Amino acid sequence: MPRKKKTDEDGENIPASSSATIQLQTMSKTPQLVKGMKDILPVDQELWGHIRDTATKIATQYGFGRIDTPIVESTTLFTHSVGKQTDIVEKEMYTFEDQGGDNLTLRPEFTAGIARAYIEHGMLNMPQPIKVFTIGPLFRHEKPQADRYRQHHQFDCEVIGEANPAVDAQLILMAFKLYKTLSLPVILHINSIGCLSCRGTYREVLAEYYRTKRSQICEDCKRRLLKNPLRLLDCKEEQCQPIKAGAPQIIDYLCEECKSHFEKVLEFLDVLEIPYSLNSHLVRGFDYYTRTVFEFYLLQNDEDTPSLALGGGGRYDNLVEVLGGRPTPGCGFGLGIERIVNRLKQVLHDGGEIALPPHAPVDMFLAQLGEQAKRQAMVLFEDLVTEGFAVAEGFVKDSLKAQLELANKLNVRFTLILGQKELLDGTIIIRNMEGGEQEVVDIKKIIPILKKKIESVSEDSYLNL
RNA sequence: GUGGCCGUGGUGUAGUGGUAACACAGGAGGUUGUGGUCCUCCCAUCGCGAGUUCGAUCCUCGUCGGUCACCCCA
Repeated sequence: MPRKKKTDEDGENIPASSSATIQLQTMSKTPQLVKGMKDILPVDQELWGHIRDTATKIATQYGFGRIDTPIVESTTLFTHSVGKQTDIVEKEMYTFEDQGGDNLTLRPEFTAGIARAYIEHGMLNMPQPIKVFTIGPLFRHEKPQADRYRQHHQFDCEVIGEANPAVDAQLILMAFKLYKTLSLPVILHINSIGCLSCRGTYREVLAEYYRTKRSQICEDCKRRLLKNPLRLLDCKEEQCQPIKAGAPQIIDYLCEECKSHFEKVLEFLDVLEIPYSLNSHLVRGFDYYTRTVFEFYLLQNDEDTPSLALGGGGRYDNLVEVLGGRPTPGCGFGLGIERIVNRLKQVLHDGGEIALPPHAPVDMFLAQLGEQAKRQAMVLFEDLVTEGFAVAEGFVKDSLKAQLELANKLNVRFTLILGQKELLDGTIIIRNMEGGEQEVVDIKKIIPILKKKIESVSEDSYLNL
């Protein structure tokens, strides 16, 4: 294809044409992918589809129905649920004012939108709990790097309207099962951050403890101490580690109900044989979490490089109420699909194998020669497709050579050749691509003949197994 | 948002202060009736902009992008 000549100044200096020809306005800069965004190309769709299918299957098995909420929500939905002090709301939201003056935000997470839908559609009047899942894009304006994008996708499950610890455990089981089905070894990190009252008590104790060590902690932690003491436990600074290690643990400050809830969750996990690691430093970045919080990490065989979480979630017993609904408990998780995709790609890169469902092969190629034959072939192609054959064509090519080349690349078993001569005789050629032998058959009988051929082939391969 | 490293065609790599080599992929063709081999040809002004210079893809700065670490998360 000839390269278009670039015009100066985006074509602004092109003299007005005397004819009525429309002038192309060539862009001086080729548009680029917006920072932090990623195209999901056809080559990757098989992997993506596999993950989506597996996730959907598991969700369905556990009685979850799909929900799709809009990507755009009111900004206040997130500021009130996720919390104004959180990193996400403070600096990572794609927020804008639309033409009508509404303050909107591209969803940075799923739970708030789903809780909104729960309230708005009066789902409290349906049998509780409501169990829903979704898969879709989320937006966070972070500094992009590997495994971290500004638009990423999550598989998300939520159970709203039930406080029983069995829910927490079953959600964790589902996530665990998905990773397991995809052959990704993961370790669960779990903690309980209690309810509003016991967390409040703990926060005081923790802050008190840190205040005595103030001179020894890093600058960030001094800030955290004032703004959000729980985040102190998240610090990875070297100098803070010993202080962190000696810090009071929230487990010891849980109220009776919260403690019992957490114990029951762990008992379920034991019975279900889900490997977990109690992580008293796990807090998570959303304000709405209560009681159970958890994250999944890839189980590394070498040194446990604290990689990025593959997924996470927790309980949010106050969220619905905060958003103006009746007091309603809830629990859920989100798993990053890109992170799963990247792990699986790594497995493939390292020479491993991933059991992808076999993709349907193309059975045959329909080649034509000559204008008349091409017209007839287009009709025949429709018949073949309607009959359910996986058939490819090369109507944009005129030479038989080019078409056979295509057929070869597609790895088809047969190529049907319809030329002028066959058209006149009312026949068609079936070429076996493996050996190259050809037979001329009556075009009227082509469909039953092909059916027989395809059948016998699939029987053969069945026997070979 | 802060700091380090990086930026040559679709991909993976060469290379030099005087306008770029190789492999693969892709396209066209080797006289519109036959594929997987072979042959020929085509496909990059070296991310973008500015500066230094007689002249820069190679030097400097900026910018954009990628990547890694921090932050935090999926």
